[in-house]
Amino acid sequence: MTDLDKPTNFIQQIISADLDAGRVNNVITRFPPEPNGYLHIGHAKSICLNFGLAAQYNGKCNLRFDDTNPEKEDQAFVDAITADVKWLGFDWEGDACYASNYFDQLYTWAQYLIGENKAYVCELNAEEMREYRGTLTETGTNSPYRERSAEESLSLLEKMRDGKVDEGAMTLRAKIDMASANINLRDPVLYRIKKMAHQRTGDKWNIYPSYDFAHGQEDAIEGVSHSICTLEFAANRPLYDWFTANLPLPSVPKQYEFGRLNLNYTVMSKRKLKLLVDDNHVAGWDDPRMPTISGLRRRGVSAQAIRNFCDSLAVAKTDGIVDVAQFEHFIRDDLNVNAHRAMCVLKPLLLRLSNLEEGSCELFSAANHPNREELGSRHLNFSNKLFIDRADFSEDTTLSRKKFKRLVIGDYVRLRGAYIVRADEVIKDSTGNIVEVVGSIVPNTVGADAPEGIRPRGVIHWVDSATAVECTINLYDRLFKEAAPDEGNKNFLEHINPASLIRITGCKAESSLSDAAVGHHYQFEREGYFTRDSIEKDALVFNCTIGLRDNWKA
RNA sequence: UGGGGCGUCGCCAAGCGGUUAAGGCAACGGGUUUUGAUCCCGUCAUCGGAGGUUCGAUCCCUCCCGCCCCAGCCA
Repeated sequence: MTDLDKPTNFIQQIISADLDAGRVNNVITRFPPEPNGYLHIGHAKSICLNFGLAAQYNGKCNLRFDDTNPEKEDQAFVDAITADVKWLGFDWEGDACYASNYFDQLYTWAQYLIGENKAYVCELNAEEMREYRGTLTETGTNSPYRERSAEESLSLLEKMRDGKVDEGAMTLRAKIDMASANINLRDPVLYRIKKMAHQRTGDKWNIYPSYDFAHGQEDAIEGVSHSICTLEFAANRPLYDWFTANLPLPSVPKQYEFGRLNLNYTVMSKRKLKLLVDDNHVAGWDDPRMPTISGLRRRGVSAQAIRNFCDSLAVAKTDGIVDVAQFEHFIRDDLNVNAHRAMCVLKPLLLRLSNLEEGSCELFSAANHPNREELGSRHLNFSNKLFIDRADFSEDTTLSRKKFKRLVIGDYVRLRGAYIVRADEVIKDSTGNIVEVVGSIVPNTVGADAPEGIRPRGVIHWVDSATAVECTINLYDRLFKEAAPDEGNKNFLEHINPASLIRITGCKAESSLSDAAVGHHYQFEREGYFTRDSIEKDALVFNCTIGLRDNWKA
C-alpha cells in the first residue's frame, strides 16, 4: 500500500481541509508533556502523531513542557523526556518550549480578563468552591466575590502574586456561567497560589496558571494550528475556545482529541507507574519491565519498532485496549530483520565429543544473519568440549522425532553451523544428575548435508567450552498477570506477576559476545532477542527483549 | 442523573448511501528451512438492538441498550 492509498485519519482529513480552505497555511503541532514522570509507550503514540503530522505537511512540531505545577515537576524529568523523544528519532526547531516561558504574558492576559469584567479574585476555599460548583445534575451558585470591582481584583491578584496571600485563600477565576451543563465552564480557576519555587523560574512566582488557562494560550503564542490531545480533554474544549474568543491572542489554535493508547497486561498512567517506582515494585522508571520509553530501550526494543507500532495504530475517537501481542509483533518484526545472530547457552550441559582429540580446535565461520549477507559473519570456535542447553537433551529414547527435535541418546542432531553429532552416553553424579553427555561427530558434515542414512532430529545451538564467556541473563515476563490489572476498582498492585523477572547466572555465550555493545540487538538463536544491559555495564549482563515465537505444541 | 464522546471479526481497525464489508494482530491448516524463528500459501464478520427514510443503509433519522470522560486551587 502506498502512502496515497493509506486511509487518512480524521485529523489528517481536518488538516487537509484547513489547508485547502486556506484556514491554515502553516501546520504547527506540539507534544506537550508535563515533566512529572517518564514518557511511556502511550506518549510515543502522541509523539509519532504530532511529529509525524508536522513532517507530512512540511510544518513543525514543538516539544513543549507544560510546567505549570512546580509541586509535581522536576528538572530530572525534563532531561529524561528530552532524551527519550530524541532517542525515538524526533527533533524540533531550536530549544524546547516551556509553559513557564510565558508566565509573564499569561499574567498580563489574566489582568486583561479582569479589566474586561471576565475574571475575578475569589476568596472561597476549596471546599466552599466545591459546594458552590453544584453537581452533574444541579447548577452551581455564583460566588459572593463574583461581582467585586475590577480594581479590587487587580490589586488582590497582585497581592497573590507577591506572596501576600496564604495558599488556598484566594484564586483567580474566569467569570463564565455557573449554570453551564459543562462543569468546566462554571467559573474555572485560572490561577492558584503555590508558594513554591519552580524548577525554571525559581521563586519569582507565588501563583501558577492552571492547565486550562495555560494550554491554549501556549498554543496561540507558538502559532500551533492543530492542538491534538487525548479524549479526556474533550470537555475542556469549550473552555479552550472561550479563552481563544475572549483574549487578544496572536493566533487562534483549535483543539482536537483522539483516543489514547491502552495496552493490556500493563498500566499506563503516570500516577501508577510512579507508584511502582516509589514503592520499589520495579527497579526504577527505566526498569525493563516498565512500559516507559526508557524501560523499553533498556529492554532492547528498538526505536524503529516503537515507531512502526505507533504508526500501525489508529488515530480515532474510540478508546480501545490494544493487545500487547500487536506490539510484540512489531518488536520481533524489526529485530528479526536487524538483529545479529549469536549463540548463547542459558542452562549449560557439557557435551564431550569422544572422536575428537582433547584440546582440538576448529574455527568455523557463521553468518551474522541468515538472509542478509551484507551483515557479515563471525568466527565460531569448536573444540571437543561444548555446552548445549539442558533442555536440548533427553535420555528418553521413546520421544518421537516430531515431538522432540533435539538431542536424544543414540540419535543425531545438527549443531548449528557445525557438525552433526550423535549422543552416545550420559555421565551422572552420585545423586543422579546428568553432568556430561558423551557424543561423537559425524565427519565431513560441516556445511554439508547429512550423509545417507543419518537424519538429524533437528538443529540445536551450542557454545565452545574453551572460549565461552560467562554471562548473566535477565528473562522478563509481563509485569501483570491480569489483562486489565487496573480495571474497575481493582488494586493493580495485587496483580503484579511475581515471576516477571528471572535472573539466570552462569550462562555461556560465544566469545564474540564478550564485547557486546550497549544498544546493539542480538538474536540468540532459538532463544530470543537480547541486548546488553545499560546499567550493569561492567558485568556481561543481557536482557531478553522478547522470545522467539514458538508455534509448536509441547 | 446534566453535558460530552464512542459502539464493524477474539484484539486494533478501513468504510463517508450501491464494495465480494479492506488491512494488521491473534488463531487454525499446509509448504520451505542447518533457528520448532523467518519466509510463503490458505481459512476466519453482514456491521450493539428495534423501528423508519430510500429503488438501495454499516453509512441518514428516531428510540432503546452498553461503554468511556467531566463535579482538583492535577494535567
